[in-house]
Amino acid sequence: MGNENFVFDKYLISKGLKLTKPRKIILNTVFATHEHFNVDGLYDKIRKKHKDVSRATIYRTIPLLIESGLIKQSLRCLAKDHYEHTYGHSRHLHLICEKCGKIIEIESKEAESILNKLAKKHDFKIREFNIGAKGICNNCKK
Amino acid sequence: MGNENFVFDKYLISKGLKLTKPRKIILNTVFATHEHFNVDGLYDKIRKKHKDVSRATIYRTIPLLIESGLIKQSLRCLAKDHYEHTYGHSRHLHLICEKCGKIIEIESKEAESILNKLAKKHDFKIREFNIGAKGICNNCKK
DNA sequence: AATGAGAATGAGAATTAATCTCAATACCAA
DNA sequence: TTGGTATTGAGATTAATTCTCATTCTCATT
Repeated sequence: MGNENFVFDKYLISKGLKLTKPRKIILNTVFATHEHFNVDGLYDKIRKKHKDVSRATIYRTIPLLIESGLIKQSLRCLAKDHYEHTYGHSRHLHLICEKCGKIIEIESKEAESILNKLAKKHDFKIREFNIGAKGICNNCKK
Repeated sequence: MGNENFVFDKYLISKGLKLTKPRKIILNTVFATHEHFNVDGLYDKIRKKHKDVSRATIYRTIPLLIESGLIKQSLRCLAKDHYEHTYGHSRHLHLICEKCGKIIEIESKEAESILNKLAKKHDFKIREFNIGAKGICNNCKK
């Protein structure tokens, strides 16, 4: 396990908030794998072990995780908000298969550097990148 | 006015569908300006002139406009699906201000060509690009 | 002009992700 | 232990989008 706990705790303390049991469970489940996630999937995963964490708390915790810099919003998929790790992950792009839902992550900072350059020209302060494409993956093409 | 009508009609006919009055109104309102739009705004705009076009029909027509290649889904903004013209527009990126909602469009094919290259490597067929960033525009920074 | 079959419509109900409310509980410093 | 916050779960609420269905349109064919 990385030290997401430390990062998160530090952030919470700085805001006068507390690293409670439900928040710990959510945090650890989010970082149990490196995959993208949405609230529904996360909820199911959590409920297998912990019957006492509610959807509401998950929804309330996600903005805190984002604020603390641990995760960020990713491209929407199947009408649901998606999230991905930022902590411990280098920047990447996504190819999202609209058939099977697979998300291909590709390490590349090129596109971001283009956007950074353009943002500078327009005096625009970027908070979050959205770079990717949707289509059909090689498996689903057959 | 461009010949979106022709393009749309051709598409509809190819599918055994008809270019009806509501569809014509929706099409023409969408292409009355070059701006991005969402269903709510489009509905208001249409209803100023035509009291007899329902939200349902707008929601039903948008997929047809997308299928026909006239528009595409754009980055979501303020929890609403957004759309943009593709017909008669060269490819561009977006900088979306999270404060005032302004959308800065920037002509650039660079980022797309990067994604195209990567997609090719992964044998992935791109249907739609999502390239942009969210943050704060120069006006709102003050 | 009349007809008939399928497409299209408006209105409102239904769905669903996300947010909010509120009473009850947990946390922690004193 | 106490008191003051922060936090929680449950369920109600909101709001965008989709669906249902009875009615209306469209248009090729009479």
